[in-house]
Amino acid sequence: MFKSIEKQLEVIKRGIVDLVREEELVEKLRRSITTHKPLRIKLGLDPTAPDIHIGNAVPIHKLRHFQELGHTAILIIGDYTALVGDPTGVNKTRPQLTHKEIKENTKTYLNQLGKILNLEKTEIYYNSKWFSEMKFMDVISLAAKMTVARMLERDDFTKRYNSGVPISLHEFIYPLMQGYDSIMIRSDVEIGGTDQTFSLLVGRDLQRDKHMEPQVALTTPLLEGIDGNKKMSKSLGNYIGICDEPKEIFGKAMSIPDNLMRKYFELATDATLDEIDLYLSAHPREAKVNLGKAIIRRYHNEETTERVAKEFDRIFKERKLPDEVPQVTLSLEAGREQKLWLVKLLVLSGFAKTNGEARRLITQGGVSIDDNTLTDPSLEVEVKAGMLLKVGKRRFARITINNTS
RNA sequence: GGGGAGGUACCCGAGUGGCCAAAGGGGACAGACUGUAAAUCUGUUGGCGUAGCCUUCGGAGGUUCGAAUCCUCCUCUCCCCA
Repeated sequence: MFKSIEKQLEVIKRGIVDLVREEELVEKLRRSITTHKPLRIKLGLDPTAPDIHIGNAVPIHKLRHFQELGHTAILIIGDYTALVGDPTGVNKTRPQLTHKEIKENTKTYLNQLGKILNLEKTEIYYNSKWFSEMKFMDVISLAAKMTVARMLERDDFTKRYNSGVPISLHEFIYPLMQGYDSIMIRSDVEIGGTDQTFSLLVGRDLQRDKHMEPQVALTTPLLEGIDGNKKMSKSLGNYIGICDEPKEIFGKAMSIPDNLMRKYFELATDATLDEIDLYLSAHPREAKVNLGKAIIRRYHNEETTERVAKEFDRIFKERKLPDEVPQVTLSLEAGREQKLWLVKLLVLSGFAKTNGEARRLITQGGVSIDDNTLTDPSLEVEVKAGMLLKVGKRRFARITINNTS
């Protein structure tokens, strides 16, 4: 029922950074084959940002690989750890979430996870199940397993400490909690981004302490955001969400820096390494088109994928209009001469938040109506149904009018 | 418990009585060039129908013709000593 160790390793090791330790994994695989028992593969999720993007989807896809190999995928919804807030990779204390927020986030999360995992075959645990029942004494004994020196070894803490950014005591508890999860669900392997390395290793220590066989720590690379600079994250707005509109995904993919293409191919698409080499040997723009398609293909069907790519060409290569221009409906008094201050028009149609912003866009030549660029911020325009408003290079709206009497 | 240093716009950070809607950088937005890439150049970046006015510099009071800047109290953070 299981594939050979070699075949499994090939899948498992695709696109990862580290495996601690590989020998132990081989041993676990061997045992699972002879005993016909699947391995228990753990992935912890922090229900803080309810939108999954192709960056934090990387470890989820890795979990899926294990699932496809016949192992047991286990999701830990960190509803209790979210009360702490993962200190990893951030240079400040995360806000603690309320129960209500966590509940809502979790719901959205599970919906999205279904796009990647087979949830019917996935064990899902909420870690509040065990943490909410702990006594203070239990917390103390857990905390006793960790030393301050060891905590401070962590890069992010060291940096914060040295630069005088506050570290709250409870943040030290986070990795311990994550490790404790591993004990509770008896994980054989835990998957996490490289920023999770420390926590994954703590899990090993805690399991050993309980005389369990330590889990294997598997780390996946962190994906840079579409700005090509910082780690992809929702709060930085540099992400491609797996629930984004396909055309959004494509557009965002087209705007990533060239040197990131290989990484995106490897981590965010199902393309084989050979296919990737082939794609990348073409002109960078062609390569990127294929990248955009490949990302969409993971979450949408082929027809959608092709349609989106064609539409993109029409807009940006041939400089024509998209198939569907968003409609903006304005309410105007019927029967009057329908003139509207251009600045107001931009605000009303949602292209600018304030009059000042609208003025700026106009002055800088970013606004056109029916292909005529308008640069006078004091201009009154006659509003006609069906006229085309364009702001910047990529924002369009077709005006419709709703007459009020 | 004692001593010291701080909190400035989306972020970092200068400014220590009027020339301050507040330097500089980053980011973001717009324009040029392009492949919605990178690099580069230009402009904008509190609000207001904008040569003017209104509200901002942790919070609340106060001094002053005038306060981000001086004083008092409060609050949050960092560092050192114990």
